[in-house]
Amino acid sequence: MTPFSFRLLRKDPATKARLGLMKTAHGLVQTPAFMPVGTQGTVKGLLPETVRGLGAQMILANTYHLYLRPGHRLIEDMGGLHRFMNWPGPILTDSGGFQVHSLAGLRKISEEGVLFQSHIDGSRHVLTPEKAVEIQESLGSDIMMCFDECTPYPADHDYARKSMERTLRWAKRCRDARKTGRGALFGIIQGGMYPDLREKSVEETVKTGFDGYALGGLSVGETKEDMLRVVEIAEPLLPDDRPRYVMGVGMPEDILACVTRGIDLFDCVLPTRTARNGMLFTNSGKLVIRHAQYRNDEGPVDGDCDCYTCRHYSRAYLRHLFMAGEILALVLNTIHNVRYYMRFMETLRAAIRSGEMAGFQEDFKKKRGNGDRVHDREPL
RNA sequence: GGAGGGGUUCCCGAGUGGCCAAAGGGAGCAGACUGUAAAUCUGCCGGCGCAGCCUACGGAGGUUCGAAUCCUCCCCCCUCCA
Repeated sequence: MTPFSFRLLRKDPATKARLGLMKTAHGLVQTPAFMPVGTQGTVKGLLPETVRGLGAQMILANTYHLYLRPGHRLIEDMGGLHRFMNWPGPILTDSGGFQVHSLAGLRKISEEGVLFQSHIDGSRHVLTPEKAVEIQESLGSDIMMCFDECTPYPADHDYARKSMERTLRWAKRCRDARKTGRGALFGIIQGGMYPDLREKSVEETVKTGFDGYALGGLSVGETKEDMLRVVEIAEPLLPDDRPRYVMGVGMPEDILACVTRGIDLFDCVLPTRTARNGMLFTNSGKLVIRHAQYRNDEGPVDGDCDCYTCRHYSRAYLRHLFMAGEILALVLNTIHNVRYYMRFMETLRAAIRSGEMAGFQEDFKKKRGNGDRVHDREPL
């Protein structure tokens, strides 16, 4: 009854990269795909039609934040999140599991759920698996995420195991809590950096049965090596016919590395947040627009880029706007970065379609120095 | 002409005998950012041969063991009176 399906269209002959098509209640998503993050019901700084125009197929919104403000009931009364925010396309909602991690100082975990103290006004709220599903259904989410605990890093084996097992129990509760059947539901695999825990988490989560599977608890401070190791452990155990989503990843090279390891879906605040902080992605690495060297640079941010910002504005002007604290700087930077990511994903899909993923990977490595197993904090 | 206030490191501005290369802003220069408590956060911000030295608080001189801080003269700015 869920208007959700995933079709695997093609597998790359040389790598594990997959080309797929996801069908949701609000439209199609070609995978591998990257979702810009719109936590509070907006991709910060951009009009929805701009987001769409940049090539975004699906965006991510957040259960915890929208529950606190303005409240999921209000959004439901206003016709659901799609209508409320004027985004007609697919929306995936994160469950609040990440806030268990990012707001660690403001919450308390129990078997029942998580007691949060609002970062907005200090009021207390309990998020349970059932509540998280209820909120997401009420928002009208196309893909809901199970309520989990994004395991901190580092975590010892004992903690990671307990956390993972609890997430497993919560996953079952989430599955059983669905009422409308309109949104798809993805399970989330945890287990820290421990192979045995990750394996168990995948097996049990798959056994529970979801429309798609996500790897959580990554890009929380671990090394790239650890991150990819976890992907390599989990991926072979995941069913071929369901989308695989690595949550919170990441830098373009991380996405590439995950795609060649069989991952279909990504989200990350990096393109939008760093844009607002003055960092721009380019084919030759990162560009910090406030740097003095761009003071009178007439060139575009990235000569290879087809975005509105690169077609119309010089680095000098963008630097000026940023240094002057102008809102337009944030908008233009965000347009560029989101377009950079979207085009990157388009290129990846094209490479898989034509069976040239391996070659693409090589070119990317050459261009970046070492595109795959990069060190931490490598420039792009 | 008279009375008062003031001149501090790129800018604003605190400091009124030693704890002062001098608070705090700003500007500037870098770094970070990975299921967004983020248009945020962090660092640097006189020079050098750098556990020390040199140059610096309008200028010149003086008092003092020691002066951005006290005294004298000079220059400049502001306010009020004539």
